[in-house]
Amino acid sequence: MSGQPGYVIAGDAQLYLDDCLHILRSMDDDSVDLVFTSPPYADQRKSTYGGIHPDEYVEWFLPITEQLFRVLKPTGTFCLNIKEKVVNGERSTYVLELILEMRRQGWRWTEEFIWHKKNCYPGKWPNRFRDAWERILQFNKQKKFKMNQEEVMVPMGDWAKSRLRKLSDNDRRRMDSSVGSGFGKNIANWLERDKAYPTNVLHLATECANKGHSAAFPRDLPDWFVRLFTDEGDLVLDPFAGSGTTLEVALSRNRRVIGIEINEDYFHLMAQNVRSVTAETVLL
Amino acid sequence: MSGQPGYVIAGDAQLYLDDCLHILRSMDDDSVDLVFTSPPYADQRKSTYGGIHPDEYVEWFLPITEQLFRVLKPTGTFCLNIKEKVVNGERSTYVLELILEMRRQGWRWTEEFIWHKKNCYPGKWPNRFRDAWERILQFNKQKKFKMNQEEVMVPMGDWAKSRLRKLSDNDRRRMDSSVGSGFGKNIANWLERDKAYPTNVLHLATECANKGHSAAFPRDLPDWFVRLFTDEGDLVLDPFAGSGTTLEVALSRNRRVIGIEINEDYFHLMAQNVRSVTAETVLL
DNA sequence: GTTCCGCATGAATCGATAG
DNA sequence: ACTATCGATTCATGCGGAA
Repeated sequence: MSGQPGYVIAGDAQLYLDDCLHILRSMDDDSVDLVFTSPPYADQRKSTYGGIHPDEYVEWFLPITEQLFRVLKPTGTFCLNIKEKVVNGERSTYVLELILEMRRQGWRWTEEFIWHKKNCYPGKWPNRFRDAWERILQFNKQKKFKMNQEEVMVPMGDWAKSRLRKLSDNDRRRMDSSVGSGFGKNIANWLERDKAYPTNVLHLATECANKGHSAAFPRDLPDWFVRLFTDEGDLVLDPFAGSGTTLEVALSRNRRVIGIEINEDYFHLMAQNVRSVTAETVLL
Repeated sequence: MSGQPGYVIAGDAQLYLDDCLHILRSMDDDSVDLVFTSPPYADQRKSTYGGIHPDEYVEWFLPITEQLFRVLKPTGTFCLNIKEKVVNGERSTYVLELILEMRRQGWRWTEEFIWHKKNCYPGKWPNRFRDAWERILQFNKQKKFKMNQEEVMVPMGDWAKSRLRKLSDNDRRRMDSSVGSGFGKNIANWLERDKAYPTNVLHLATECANKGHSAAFPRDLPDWFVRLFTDEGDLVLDPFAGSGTTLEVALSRNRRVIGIEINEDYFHLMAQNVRSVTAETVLL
């Protein structure tokens, strides 16, 4: 049985133990609302399991992004969590090359979010500091896509308190000039506000790796993007599901999920984690 | 006189009113310790003064980076503050292309720092959040370069101390493998410290523009890199000096500076600002 | 002297309108 | 169709005056 493909279908979750390219090719066009994934990072050690050499990374990944493009809905979004490794004292360029090549496939590089990892451990190297950030690249098929900005609003700074008390003359002037007849609407925009829209810099602490499996990203990271880019009932895909954090989070938010993982140990771990958030019984 | 090249030499400052390519070509090889600059960002408007169209940006910049490579000392560093604009709802790719092309010129892309702008420009759009970060790209000629890490250490938060103290054996082992060279054994060294090395994420608010002159970036930004990559007496070059913030900061730190600015108004502003930090009289 | 509060000001981006 | 201009939107910061 070891290493053989398998699958689990339970409730809103489809889990596959297989190479993601194989499963992706069997999926329908325009069927996925959000792809959120953290692919295996490039690795210089050629023989490492799952490690792809930096020089071959783009070549390896492009057939996958091609399939992701096909299965994603026109209004869907592809979020790619990635960071280039240091090779011989220099940042590798495979992420840059990947973005350029993906645009040739038709992807639009809409935005680059920064995940600022606040609590990384101290460390020291002679010619570089600790790496405290990763990229979340946002790709889309169209200029217009689904985005629920209100779902991820953050508490507003202190200045809001005084602002709520009395709008400044300057604000009134700006509102008057904009509306003219019926400015009440604009004032309402401000009066009840205690939250602001976020920026493209995300401050999330890395979660401690406690449960034996290596620390993936914090649950808040996929959660933020799931809320932002999907509605309830939408379909979320993670082609490199690992321990299934993205799937767990998406299921908790009442989204449907498809998870693919090629490593058998991770697959079983993922199935176990997913089972903990699904009401239905999962047959393994 | 308007638009004519000119220059000011006073004390440790050389200021040139000219196209930077022209001045750079007259400079000696291997003479500069640090280049810190924020070139004009790409601009879609074709006829705007100083604006370079995104499609022509790389082509325009490469001859300049070629000269910077020549005049930089082998142990020197080139810090480039840049951020791609949104064009037609999509991030432009000229920064990515620039990095790839500069590597062909011989540059090593050592690191990418993130400048997190806490107070970024406000606004709301249907498909995008506010842009709150810029890149500080670090380029070098060699694998080994001058870096004074101790100059930029930051106070260690209490969380760090308590966290280090609580490290389990398992955590120490993991840190050893990730950090390398038996870090876990030296935990005691860290516990005694009250300062930590920074990360590659810089948190700085843009300085407010209230009193007439507004700086594009906060003084702390060039100050951080000047302290990190140069010693006293070293030579700092800014080929797009603008209002001269980088030069001012470097002079205050007792570095020598060369500033080049093509715009006459900015040149005079720069000369004025530089004069305020130099003991010697500046003749204009 | 502190603290509080009003205020202008941004390395922005989108959509509509006009040439 | 393609490009230039304009108005609307939004919020953290430091200064200066008021309490």
